[in-house]
Amino acid sequence: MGQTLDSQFQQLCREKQLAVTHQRLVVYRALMQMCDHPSPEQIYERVRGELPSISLGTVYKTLHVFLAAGLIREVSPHHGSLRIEPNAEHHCHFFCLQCHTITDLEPSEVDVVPLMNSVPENFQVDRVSLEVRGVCGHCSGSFVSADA
Amino acid sequence: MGQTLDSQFQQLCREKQLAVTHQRLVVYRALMQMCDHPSPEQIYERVRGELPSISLGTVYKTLHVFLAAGLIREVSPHHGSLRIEPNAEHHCHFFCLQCHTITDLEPSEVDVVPLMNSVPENFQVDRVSLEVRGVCGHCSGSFVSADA
DNA sequence: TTCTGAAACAAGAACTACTCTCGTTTGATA
DNA sequence: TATCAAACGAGAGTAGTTCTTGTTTCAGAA
Ligand SMILES: [Mn+2]
Ligand SMILES: [Mn+2]
Ligand SMILES: [Zn+2]
Ligand SMILES: [Zn+2]
Repeated sequence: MGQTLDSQFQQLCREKQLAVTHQRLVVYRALMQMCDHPSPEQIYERVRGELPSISLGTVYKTLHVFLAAGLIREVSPHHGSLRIEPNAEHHCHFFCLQCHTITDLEPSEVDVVPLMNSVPENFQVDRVSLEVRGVCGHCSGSFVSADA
Repeated sequence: MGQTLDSQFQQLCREKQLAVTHQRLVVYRALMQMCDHPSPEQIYERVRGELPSISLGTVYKTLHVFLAAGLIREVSPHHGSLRIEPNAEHHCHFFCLQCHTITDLEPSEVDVVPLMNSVPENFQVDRVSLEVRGVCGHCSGSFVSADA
């Protein structure tokens, strides 16, 4: 089982042109065995059990390499800082992955009842959040003319 | 204009049982004039133009007071720390506002086409993110029995 | 298999965003 | 106007993350 996971990782590294290092393999194995949504610190703690000499910096760097290669995803938009919404109107947002600006979207009619029904009954819902992530017009180098 | 904003703020403070301090008034005016989604640091910079002696700590504290009172909202969920998603399956998440755990939700059929259509044409969409925020079963003190 | 240069590594300093502590000032109530 | 709890400013402290530097390791060439 561990063998197939290891060879699967080596295959992935060949595809993505990544060097297969011992540290990356151990981090990958740990990630594939963690069933929740771990923080870098939690991954570091787990990996240290198997490889006590690994540094936290290497864990961060490895995670960024894996994210860039698409081996894993991040679940937290991770803007790094609190952002305030002074506008009380109900609206959705577009988050630019490059410049981190947040753009208001025009109101749209999305039926979120199926999503609400997927929440366990003993959970208390505060609100549903719909957002779109991508690259904004400014960062993608294209602009709409004022009358478009 | 400034007068009505000031008296509106005093009204809000009376309703929410908040002391009306000069610092809070200046922060409130700044917020209501900022049309994007400012960070605490940006708010601090702006407010310092009018009130150079204000401290960054006061800006943070004031924002938390305003958030708790519902005068403003925050637009960035989970800006605290990076969280990894090792699970490649498509699914949505529940974010607990108290313990910050992230729970996978059962797949549900939500039609996001109207939301996609609200994105300006020169923006590049990476992905749409649907999530629910609230209090998880553990934090709300209720548990479902195993056979519920 | 051995050699070699580039990439990855560990250690720890540095940095950013945020919170806490404490002595002083201020605003709401009497 | 007097009182005192609440709010403030200054700055130390903390958590999460990135950067720097010298050493080690990996992948391709010999
Ligand atoms: Mn907005
Ligand atoms: Mn998940
Ligand atoms: Zn952008
Ligand atoms: Zn919780």
